[in-house]
Amino acid sequence: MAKRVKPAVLKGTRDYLPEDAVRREYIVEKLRKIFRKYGFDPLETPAIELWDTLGGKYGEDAEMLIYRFRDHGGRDVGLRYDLTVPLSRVIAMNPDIPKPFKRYQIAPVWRADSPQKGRYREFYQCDFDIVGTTSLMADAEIIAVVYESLSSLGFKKFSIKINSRKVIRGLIETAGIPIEKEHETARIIDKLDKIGVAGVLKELEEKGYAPASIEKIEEIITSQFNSNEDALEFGKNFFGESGLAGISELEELLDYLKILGVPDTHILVDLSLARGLDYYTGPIYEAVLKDVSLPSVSGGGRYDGLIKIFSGRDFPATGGSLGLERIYQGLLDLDILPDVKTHTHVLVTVFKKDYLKESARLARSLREKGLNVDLYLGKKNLRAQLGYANDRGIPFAIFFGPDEIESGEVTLKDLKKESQERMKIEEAVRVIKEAVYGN
RNA sequence: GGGUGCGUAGCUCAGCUGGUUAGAGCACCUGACUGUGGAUCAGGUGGCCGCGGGUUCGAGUCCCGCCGCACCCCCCA
Repeated sequence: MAKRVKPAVLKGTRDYLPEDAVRREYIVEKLRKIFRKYGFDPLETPAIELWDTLGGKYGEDAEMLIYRFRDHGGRDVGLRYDLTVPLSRVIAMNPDIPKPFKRYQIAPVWRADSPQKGRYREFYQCDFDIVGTTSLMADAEIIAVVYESLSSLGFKKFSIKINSRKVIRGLIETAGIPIEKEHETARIIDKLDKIGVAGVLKELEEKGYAPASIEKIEEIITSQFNSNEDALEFGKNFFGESGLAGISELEELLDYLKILGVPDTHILVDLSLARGLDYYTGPIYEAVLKDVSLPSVSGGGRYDGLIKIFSGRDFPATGGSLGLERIYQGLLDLDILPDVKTHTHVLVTVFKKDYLKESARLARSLREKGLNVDLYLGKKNLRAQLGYANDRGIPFAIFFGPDEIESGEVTLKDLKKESQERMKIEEAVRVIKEAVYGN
């Protein structure tokens, strides 16, 4: 006798039961459509990579979160931490692929950090990147994809914060802060929304920043901007040379975003936005939803130096990623998830045990006509069969008893409208299709 | 790594100031109901009360430790 095993999943991972999985698929299908609409094609890569591929790309903090182990042959390997580094490896291994190269990849990644709301050890990234061009129009397209994705899923209030790594560089140069403190400085300033001006200044003091540096930073975080243009204007008078390069990048980017139809209301120039990963070099962005308590649902930016590590050749690149779980959670919290629980269109009921074959023939013919059909396989009466359809959220049920068989018709019941009607099979198919696919 | 909270049936939970054989709803199984919605009725399966120790005549209940989970900080999708 086998000992009973306590059923459990690893911390930070979860099962998605059909009700959830159906809605996750709904989100993924929407995103896929948009990626394709912008000219991206799919790419698939292994979940496991050699350690040499993963190591040394993300920065010290992030690298500690990579799942790393030895395989049965003693090879040093790890689970992918994101989809950007594997893409970079693919480009290096296939340098002749036509460029600019646009690809999307919707796949799980793994991070060994501590889970909480909207944060898992295994989660799906919906990643889209453009390799082989320095054009800022590419960055603009990435952001346009983010905007269109969130909008089409039904989010109304969100903002896409944009900045450039060059602006961050300019900030620390202007404030006379050593370059190795670039990340730390950006991170502290980034907390402005949470801890306020006083909080930021206090933390800078505690970390031992020079008074002159703190003064410079105070100048930027106390400035109120009424528009993105204001922010850029401020930047022009504030930053040194490399900061100015970043400012002009942002100007060009804003211009392109207008052309691509991304409304200014959803774009926020945030001169303190930093982003954690080491590989970013130019414009960076992060998208946050309003009215919900969730971390950012999307992030990305330009990483012109990353592919060179693998190939020795320069390949400029930019891209972004949407977090499936966080998008799902956001839709859930805002209560704007579509009301679907199943892909099944119709339940073919079984009038009586003797009628199973008749119902099965009907199910087959409905399936051939393109419907998703569940033939009732239990042994309960009609009442219970309707209860089953109801529980599963199947929108239609068909009755196929002696009366219908005799007249060559079916009785179609609309579970939502609570109405039913006798009709020809073809008519039933038409009614169901109209209801589930729209006009 | 730091902080807060919670662990009782498959799920959601009740169990008052420690006191008999451990409770409900849902789910599941059996039966009744033979053309219509989350049913009703009758019965049933199912619990090392997270684990270990302590206090006590007596612990699901009080104390300590451990483990697990959720959330927050940090960081991130």
